[in-house]
Amino acid sequence: MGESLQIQLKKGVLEMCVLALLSKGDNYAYDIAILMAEAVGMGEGTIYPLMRRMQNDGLVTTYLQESGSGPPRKYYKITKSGALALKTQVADWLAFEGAVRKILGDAT
Amino acid sequence: MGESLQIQLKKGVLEMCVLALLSKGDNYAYDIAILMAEAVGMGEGTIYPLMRRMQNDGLVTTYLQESGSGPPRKYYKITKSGALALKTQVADWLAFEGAVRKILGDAT
DNA sequence: AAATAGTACCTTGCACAGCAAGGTACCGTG
DNA sequence: CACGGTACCTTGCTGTGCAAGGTACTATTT
Repeated sequence: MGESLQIQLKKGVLEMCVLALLSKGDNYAYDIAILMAEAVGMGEGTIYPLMRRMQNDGLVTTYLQESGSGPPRKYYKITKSGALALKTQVADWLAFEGAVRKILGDAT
Repeated sequence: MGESLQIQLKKGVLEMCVLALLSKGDNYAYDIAILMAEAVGMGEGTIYPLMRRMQNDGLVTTYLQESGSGPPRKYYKITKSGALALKTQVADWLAFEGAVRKILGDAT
């Protein structure tokens, strides 16, 4: 993937992606980070501040669970407020994506 | 449009959009700002630093032209390097968009 | 002629989020 | 018992969009 574009363009979409992942089932930060790294090149250092922010905003709750292979995992569970936020964000994303496509036009 | 999402998610895509606009014809910052404000909600304060950056990076060149209705306009013209950058950025954008869509899945 | 509104340029200070790099600690395997 | 993998986390940096403000030219209104 590209560099300067990707670095910037990812910003802000990550929360939506994490919410989408969590809407399919609880998960812990380290695993989310791996999934997101594959998909959109997110760095691990990004996930922990993001998850805390989301928790502070009431979008997710957490619970600990033993893993048997390393330290206990802190699982994140999406809240109703989080699910609602996801809905809004997806709508916004689609609108934005559409606007960009319109601008790009035949450059696509 | 949404708030916290939009604010962040715009980042980095603006350059690509401006390049795409310029690839259809020279234009000046104020008009670009208006177009981009309509399309993706970009503020005017964003365009001038962006255009300077792009000029410094050799993506665009400028020339002045009288307008008859206000101060002279500084037109921006996309360079070959700019056109190339646009191509790369569009490819990156499409890849990113696809990755996001995959993550969103049925949430769409 | 003076005030207003629109065009068009630009700058400054701020806030925020991703990143790289580093650090801690637990576990199983060699 | 050292090593590599898992899993947590923090710190400092950088870049970029934004809001707010500022300048100056032109045309319109009063």
